[in-house]
Amino acid sequence: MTIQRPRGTRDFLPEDSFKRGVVRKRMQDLLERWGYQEISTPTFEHLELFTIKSGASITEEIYAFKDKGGRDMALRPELTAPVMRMYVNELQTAAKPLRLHYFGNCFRYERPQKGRFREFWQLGAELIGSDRPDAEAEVIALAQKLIESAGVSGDLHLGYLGLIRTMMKMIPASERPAVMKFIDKKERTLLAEKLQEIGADHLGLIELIDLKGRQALDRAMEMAEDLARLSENLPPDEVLAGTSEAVSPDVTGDRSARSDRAAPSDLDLAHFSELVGLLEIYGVEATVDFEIVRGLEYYTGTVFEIYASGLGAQNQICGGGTYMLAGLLGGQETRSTGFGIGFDRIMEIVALDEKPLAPVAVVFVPQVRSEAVRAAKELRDGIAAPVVLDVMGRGLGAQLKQASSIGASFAVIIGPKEVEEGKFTLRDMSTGSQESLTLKEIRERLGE
RNA sequence: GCCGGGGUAGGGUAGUUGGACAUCCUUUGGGACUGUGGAUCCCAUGACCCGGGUUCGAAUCCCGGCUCCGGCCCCA
Repeated sequence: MTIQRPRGTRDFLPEDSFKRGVVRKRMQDLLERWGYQEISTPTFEHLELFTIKSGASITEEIYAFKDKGGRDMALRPELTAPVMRMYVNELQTAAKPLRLHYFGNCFRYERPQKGRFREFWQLGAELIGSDRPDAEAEVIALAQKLIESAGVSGDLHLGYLGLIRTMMKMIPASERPAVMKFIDKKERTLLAEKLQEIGADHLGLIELIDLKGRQALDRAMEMAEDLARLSENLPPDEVLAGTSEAVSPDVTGDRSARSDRAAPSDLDLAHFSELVGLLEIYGVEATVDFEIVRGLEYYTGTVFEIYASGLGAQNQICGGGTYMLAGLLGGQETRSTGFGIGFDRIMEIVALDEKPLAPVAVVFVPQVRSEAVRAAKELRDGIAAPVVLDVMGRGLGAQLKQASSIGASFAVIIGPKEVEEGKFTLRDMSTGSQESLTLKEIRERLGE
């Protein structure tokens, strides 16, 4: 038995690695052009970083371990928390806004399936310091452009948590988890029954999450006004009751820090409306969709997700929104907008026609090995294509055969005759035609 | 954690009413062919996922595990 790779991990063969590199480069070039600078954070962090952000229960899905000093560590399961940790540690006094991007492997202890692995790669960006519609529009447009740059067409859904959050405050805390679950699972019938049962069917929750598209915004604004009137009638304590415990009843205590982190005016849809308008100017098509709930925990208002077809059950390729995390991590509170792209899922559906440069083979007879090595060295300095040299002690014929099988574009043939003349034989591997040229001429011929 | 379907050389496969050195193609290395590749031929390397059980005998039947694929749960 040979040693197998760990479950849920993958090996990337040269062809795979090449494709991944091309797509990664395209995306990172675009990020740079939008002014987002690359950063990197450690592969492992203190476990606490992730439990602060997401609750103790996520330890179940984390590669967590104790190091030799007895510290609780974790292989990073995502990159937003590490990036914000870095921000709090090192960048709080940097000029705002900060535009950052990252690419890195993440780890989750989950059952592998299509588009889901235990080691996977995330590419993302964070715009730190603003939650204005301007910032949100930029980030969302950027996310969509990145996906397009990979040749993938994504379906962008844009949501706003303010309305749902307000409605949730108007129903008894004990009922919130069930209601949230039904929304998340798209269980309309059960949701309707539940709302009726608790006398909350007048809030318009179902109508809200069913709103989709451009006209959704206008209707949502009307609903917001109705809600504003309703909430005025509630005692302040009731309105202020946090939503966070309600969302994750299985976690006790450790989430209290996140109560009432909603945007100042949850019902102010003008902000959201402005964002929708800006996105139109960016030329980004978005479907307004109030059904996106995406962790009410630290997202403050705007949230978005991008889906792609051809991926089976795991069809979400990007998720993001505006959040407040710096405070949780011990820094001064700052609003940020960001997203993460599931790089592996992109790779599953990307269609690439780009191919690696065909190599040039230096083919020689044993007596002139030194000259061949020198020639290869010079060619490597002068041309872009890979230059390869026989290391198997093969004869000339076998070397050409090898050159052919690796798809070489040209062979530079070197023997005593060539060395004497100071000219090598350049053979076009596709046509078989040959010319006698100096090394300099060969370099020029094969170009940069 | 749950449900279903799979695991035979590096890749693709044949063989499952239990029976002798496990089939074929491809790949890889060598040779025919040490100054000219793609063809052909020859040789070589290379596998029954792991562990138990049943049996005179297991790739084949049974059990457990591992793992891959699809789905559920979850998805920060």
